[in-house]
Amino acid sequence: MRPVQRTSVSDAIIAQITDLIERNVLKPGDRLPPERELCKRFQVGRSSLREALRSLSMMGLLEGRVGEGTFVCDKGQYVERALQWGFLLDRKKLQDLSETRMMLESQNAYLAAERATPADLAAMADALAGMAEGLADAGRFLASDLQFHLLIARATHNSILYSLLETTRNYLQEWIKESLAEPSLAGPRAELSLAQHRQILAALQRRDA
Amino acid sequence: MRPVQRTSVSDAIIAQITDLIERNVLKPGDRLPPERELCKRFQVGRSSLREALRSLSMMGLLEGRVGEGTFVCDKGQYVERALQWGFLLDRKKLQDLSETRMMLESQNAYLAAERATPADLAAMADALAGMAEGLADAGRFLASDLQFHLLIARATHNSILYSLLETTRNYLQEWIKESLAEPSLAGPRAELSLAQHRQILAALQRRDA
DNA sequence: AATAGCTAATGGTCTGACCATCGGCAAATA
DNA sequence: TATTTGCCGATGGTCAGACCATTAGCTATT
Repeated sequence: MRPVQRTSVSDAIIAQITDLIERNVLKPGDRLPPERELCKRFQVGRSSLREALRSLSMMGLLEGRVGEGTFVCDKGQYVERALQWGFLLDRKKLQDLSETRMMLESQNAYLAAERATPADLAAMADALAGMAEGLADAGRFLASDLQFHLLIARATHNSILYSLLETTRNYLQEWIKESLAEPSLAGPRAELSLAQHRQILAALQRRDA
Repeated sequence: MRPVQRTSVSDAIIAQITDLIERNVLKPGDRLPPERELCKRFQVGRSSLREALRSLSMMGLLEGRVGEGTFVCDKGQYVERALQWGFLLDRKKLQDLSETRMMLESQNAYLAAERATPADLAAMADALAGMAEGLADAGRFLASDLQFHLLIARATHNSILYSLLETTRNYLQEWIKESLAEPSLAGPRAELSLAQHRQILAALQRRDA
């Protein structure tokens, strides 16, 4: 004898809907039938149905808009959304996160050197220009800085690596901002940073991994 | 004028409970008050409360047991749980995932070489012994193989890196199993794999990153 | 001392109702 | 005719109450 499988109604609904999204039967942007009709189709109560929809919304799969309906979220940013939640409770481990980020960035740069398209490189050059123009404007400087790193990740053409870096970056951005905002070092550090970024771009351009 | 902030009841409850868990007021294993009492405390209906609890359960933070109560999950596996959901919908991108895994493993090995404790190395040796004994038993071989790689990740003493590798490994395990299970290559490949793993362990032991 | 049966507590589910919001339509207005 | 205003239905969000299945712990029987 084996322990009998106890399945929850909400879980079954979640499984069905995720499956539909996975198989692309429900495409991003699509609108689901109204809750009351889903109840009839699934033959469940609205409570159970809503618990399922709520969980899926929480994970970034669905989005409910009052008076309009429930929609499948458009971007494939499930990984980011999920990671966001995962990191939320590991917030204390900034050290680990910082280390992970550094690892991701160096490896991303390695892959980007091999795969970056001219368009990728041009976008990076634009971001560098933004950094140069923002030498006196910390906010703009940091925004262009972030964009530059994200462009490197995008140039790997590996969506998972990009998602991972984007999420870790987002969580560390506050810390980075504080670190660079120290007034005594802001000017020199920003220029040094810009010079280093230029070296990185130059290396990418000559495919030096 | 700015868009007015519209906050959902469930979201507010989720925020409060996550905050309690974050601040360690609710410790893993703790039991929450009964739902009906939480309703009174939060001054909300049971539907909204349950939608919140359900979402938190789906993310691996809580666990509801009929007749007993709702408990805070004990393991800090939030990242894994979240990633699991994230990858569920990117299943198609096996190539990207495989690449990410390879990157993680090589970098993990680098860090492990610098940080592995004698206990870590001993555990790896045990796993290698298991692989050797399982040369004729594909199942056992693969289990020990997986354990070896996870031990390397654990030896980095970076919980995030470990979580990332564990999740990607789990998702690729099926593929790895098929790849190694080809009968014509099973024997030689397994022995080759074992030899390579021994080299890795040797390198780790002499701290050769 | 061990077992069987009972009871209360609890999460899981269903139903019906009401509210706030949104889109669209029609009537009123300039 | 073009624009605005007001209304109405649809829809997600919330609430309250009820019932069910399961669990733990107690009690009485054997």
